[in-house]
This record gives sequence, structure tokens and C-alpha cells, in this order.
Amino acid sequence: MPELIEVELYRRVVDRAVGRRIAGVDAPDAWFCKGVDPATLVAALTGRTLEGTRRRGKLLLVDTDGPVLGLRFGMTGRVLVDGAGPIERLEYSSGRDDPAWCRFGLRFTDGGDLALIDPRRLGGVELDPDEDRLGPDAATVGRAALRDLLARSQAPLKARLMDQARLAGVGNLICDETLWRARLDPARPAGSLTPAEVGRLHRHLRATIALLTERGGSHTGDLQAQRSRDGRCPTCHRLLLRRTVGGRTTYSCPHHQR
DNA sequence: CCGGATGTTCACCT
DNA sequence: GAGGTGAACATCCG
Repeated sequence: MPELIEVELYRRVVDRAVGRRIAGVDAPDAWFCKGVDPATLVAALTGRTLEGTRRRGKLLLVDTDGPVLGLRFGMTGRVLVDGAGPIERLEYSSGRDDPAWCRFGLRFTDGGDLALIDPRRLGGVELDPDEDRLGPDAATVGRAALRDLLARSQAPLKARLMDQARLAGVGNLICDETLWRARLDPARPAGSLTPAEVGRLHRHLRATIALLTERGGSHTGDLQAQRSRDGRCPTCHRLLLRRTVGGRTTYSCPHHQR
């Protein structure tokens, strides 16, 4: 699930726990603790109070009166506070809930808790993550900054937009939906966009993020509904082109996207 | 049974 | 240096 949109929903969930004090930490999976061993993580967080939450791209940051806790969700991670997640009616899970999938947890002194559930284990937790390894957040990036991060690059437009070090938060689904709405070919060299095209991309990037957030997730796009072999362009109903761009499966309309 | 999936990192090529 | 590819992680779904 997690792209920028989902992580923002998770941030609001974790925000419910701000002000609480950590009574205990569960870190049963050393592999899930990135750059720290579980014992160090437990010691660093126990007794701390949550002071606030932030998000940069797909990285969820939890400020405490001690270290900053970084939460990543990979492809299948989600977070629960006091057993509850975001108000998500389109949760795709088929009712599975294996306790072994809880990769990290906080117990609070008020009796509540936070749990990071991640079946595929592609997410992770980190202490004091290096936030500057990420580019500006895609939800708020300015037009000039977007222009600059695309300029002079021969890489495919899609690869550049999904390069988290240059622009943070855009995942495969948001990217395809945005480029379809902006009528831009994902394989175009990033640096080949005209100023008008950059403006269009900037407008559609923000509009698409806002729309999909309102609809409830990265998977609610119009193009997403056609993301299958015989998918067709929602606008002209021609068969969509399916190929790999920037290492990811990409759908686009060869008629509309240039 | 097989392939692919909303992500990231790293080794290894060109 | 810039890009590209494939592997790895573990599970579900078509």
C-alpha cells in the first residue's frame, strides 16, 4: 500500500499517540531494525515521550524527547495505534492477521500501543534517520524545484520522478497516474521537457496526490483501474502500453502521452 | 505452477 | 559519473 499518500494517513494514526510515554519496546526482528541492533533500539526509546510526527516522502518520522524514530513501510507495511489504523474501507487484506507479522511495537504507559505490521518485511525502523538523503516532498515541491531536478537528465522521466533522493514520496502508482493525467510519456528523457510541460507536470502531480488522497489511496486512480494486460485508456479506450521503465512495470497511453 | 506486486538497497555491468 | 539490471526480502493473488 504505502506511497506518500498512505504514509500520510499512517502519520495521522501515529499522531494519536503524541504525548504518551513509552513503557516498553518490542523489536523481535533484528533484520527490521536498520542500522541498529534491537537492544540499542529498545534502550534508546524506553521511557521517552512522543512529541510529534512528521513525514518526508515515504518516511514517517516520530519526534521524541530523545532520538527521532524513523518508520518505513515497504510494500505491505501498516501501522496500528491501540489496534486501529486509518479509516480505510478498501483494505485489501483477506482477513489475515498473523501475529508474527508484527515487526515492531511500542507499549505506552497509558496501556495503549503502537504496532507496525508488515507481512513481507520490506519496511523497517531506524533511529535518527538521515532525512537529507531524501529530496523535497512531492506533495509540496515547488515548480522551480521540480524543473531543476529534471533538468539535464537523460534518465527516463519516470525514473527521475521516482528517485527518492531527488523527489520523495512518488511511488509506481502515483507516478503512472500523474504522467497519464499530464499526458507525458514516462520514457521521455527527464531533461527534454519544455517549460510548459514542466508546469503541466507540476500541476498534475499535486492535483493527483490531492485527488487520490481524497479517494483514499494510491490505488484509487483512473488509470490504476486499467492496470492489467488488456487495460484501456480511460479517455480514448485504446489499449494501454505495458512496459518496464525505470525498472518498474509501467502503463501508459501511447496516443495521449507524448 | 508461475509471474508479478504500492519499496529499497546493493552488487555488478555498460 | 550516469544509468540499467537483477537479486534479495516474504506473502498473496490472478
